Amino acid sequence: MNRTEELIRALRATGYRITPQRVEICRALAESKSHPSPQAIYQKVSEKYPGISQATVYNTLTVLRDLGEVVEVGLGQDRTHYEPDPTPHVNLICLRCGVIEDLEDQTVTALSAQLAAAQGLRMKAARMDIYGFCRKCQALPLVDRSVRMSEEADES
Amino acid sequence: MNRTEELIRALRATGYRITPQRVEICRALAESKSHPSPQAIYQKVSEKYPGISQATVYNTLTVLRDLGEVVEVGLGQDRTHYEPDPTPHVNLICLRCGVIEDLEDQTVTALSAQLAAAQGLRMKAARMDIYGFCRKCQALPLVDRSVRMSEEADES
DNA sequence: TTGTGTGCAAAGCATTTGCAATACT
DNA sequence: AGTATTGCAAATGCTTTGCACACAA
Repeated sequence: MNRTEELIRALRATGYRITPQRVEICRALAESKSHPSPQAIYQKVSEKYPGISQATVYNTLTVLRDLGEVVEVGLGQDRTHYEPDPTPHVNLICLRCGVIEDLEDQTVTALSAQLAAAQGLRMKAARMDIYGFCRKCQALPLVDRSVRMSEEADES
Repeated sequence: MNRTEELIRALRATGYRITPQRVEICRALAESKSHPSPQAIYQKVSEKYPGISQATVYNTLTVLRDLGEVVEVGLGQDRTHYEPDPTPHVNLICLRCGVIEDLEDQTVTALSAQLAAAQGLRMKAARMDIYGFCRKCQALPLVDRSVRMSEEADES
């Protein structure tokens, strides 16, 4: 079973109706390789389903978030993003240029499961965010305001 | 040296001017026990410094964020919040009721330092977020939409 | 003295909401 | 058939911006 079907199944299992819009939104999430914003999802879904409204996108994202299928994250800048992959992993985030590096790490996976269990939390997702300055940005003077955050480059 | 002074020092060290407004904002951050929103900071500072503008609060928070002294986080719902404490720690977040439980954990501290070093990232802060359903919310039917997120209860 | 920082008020936008029409189940 | 969901458009607020004045260095 692929991720798209998993998401749809999660909706059905909790009594939510399966509409073509929701299917497309789930597909867009499942196919995304990074951390799409609601706007990005809206654009992607619009291709296959023109006329969909932003409200529907927001609505579905909220539902999926409440179910714990996707996680809403603020990655240190600009807008809301959604993490479509609940697998525990590490984000290394540069506070200067905004570059995000994804990492898999077995220790994080094990540790999150262990901590959640210890507190009686039924874990749906986990992430570890490490903020700092990447190699490139360490070389720049801190007062230099000319360096600006890189723009959104998301999508599937 | 307390946290307030640390923040002020960080500003001075990078050539930013020390204004009474900024001092109060630093103090509000340092005294905060949780994850204050810009609005919460604004309100707190307003007590000691009536007439301060929101623009100033946002401006200073942005500066501190760019310096890596505070971290902007989206904890799964509502608005932007700032983490004034860069010490690596764990947030256990209930997707249902929004309750956030803070945890110290030595493994997380060590692991974050190790991963950052391995990638050449000069770490300023780190956190591990674990999302799931808390004991209380596990008992409730998932489709029950009557449960709403708890409201902001931040402050010093 | 110089240029950064502030306050004010308007602008910009992401997100939410109300309601009638639509379409899952 | 009954009700959740959709689309539309207006409303809501958070956040940003432009500009003239104030003040830290």
